Amino acid sequence: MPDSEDLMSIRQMCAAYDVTPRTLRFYESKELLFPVREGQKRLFTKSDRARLKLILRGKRFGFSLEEIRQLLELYNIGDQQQTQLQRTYEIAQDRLADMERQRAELDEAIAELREQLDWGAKIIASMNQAKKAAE
Amino acid sequence: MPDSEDLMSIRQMCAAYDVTPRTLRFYESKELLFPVREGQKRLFTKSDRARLKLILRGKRFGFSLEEIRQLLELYNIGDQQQTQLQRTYEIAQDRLADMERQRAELDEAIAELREQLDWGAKIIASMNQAKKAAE
DNA sequence: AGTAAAGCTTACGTTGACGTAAGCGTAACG
DNA sequence: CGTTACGCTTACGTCAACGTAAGCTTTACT
Repeated sequence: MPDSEDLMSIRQMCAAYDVTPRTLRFYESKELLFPVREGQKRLFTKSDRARLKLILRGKRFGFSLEEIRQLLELYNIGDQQQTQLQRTYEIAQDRLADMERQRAELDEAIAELREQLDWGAKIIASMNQAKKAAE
Repeated sequence: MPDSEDLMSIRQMCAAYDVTPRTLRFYESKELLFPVREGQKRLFTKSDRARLKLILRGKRFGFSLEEIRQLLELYNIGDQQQTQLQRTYEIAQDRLADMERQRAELDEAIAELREQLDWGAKIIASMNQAKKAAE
């Protein structure tokens, strides 16, 4: 089975990934997706869907579309020249380092927020105590 | 020692935290910072500096300034009424859950990126092999 | 044949987070 | 006393990431 079954219309994509048509066209214009055409109409391949998942995840981390586009090149390594590939490899390493720094900070922030919440919980409890005593 | 020594000019702030004056004024206008005034001039307190650190960290996680403003209320709990406090507490809990979800995703993404990098390293190595053999 | 649904292109609008320029005050330096 | 440095306000500009509206096709009913 080739990719005959493998193609999705823009509406199907929108339903499947909870995005608007505009968003998909916009991503194509920015060369993040490469749907094939049947006449005028876009048809999205399995590969487009894989890329879209990565795009949406990247966005949740606050990466810009341009950064995501560079990351996506990693998944396209097959047809690159070596120097290009080397460059992409370096970008990805930097990004990985960024993500690990971000993870460390996130851990710290979570810990602090937890403390703060414990403190807040105590205060709320003591206010309830006071209220009860006043009745 | 009161806060006599505790105050910084806008330039000092910029140097210390690597932001522009515009940014600090903007944060004030959005009620994220509350510098005192000496005549016209802004003077930033220790409390402003603590807030600024939190703002900058929040930004690295992709939080919007408005979200950050709400989080900062947590650090101001002292003078709130209980219902307000309860509300803030809930917001913080949601935010904590968000952050933990984000951390889980980040872990996943890091793992995948690592795999991808290993793969890329192998390819680069084999290309070097081929190049060597061709000489 | 009529019309509703899905798709397309072109192009202007919007929001957040500042950048940047204009014009003014004042304080210190040479 | 001129000018350089720092600071202020007001206000228009910008960039990313789409939203939204207009106007035109093609396909699918009924």
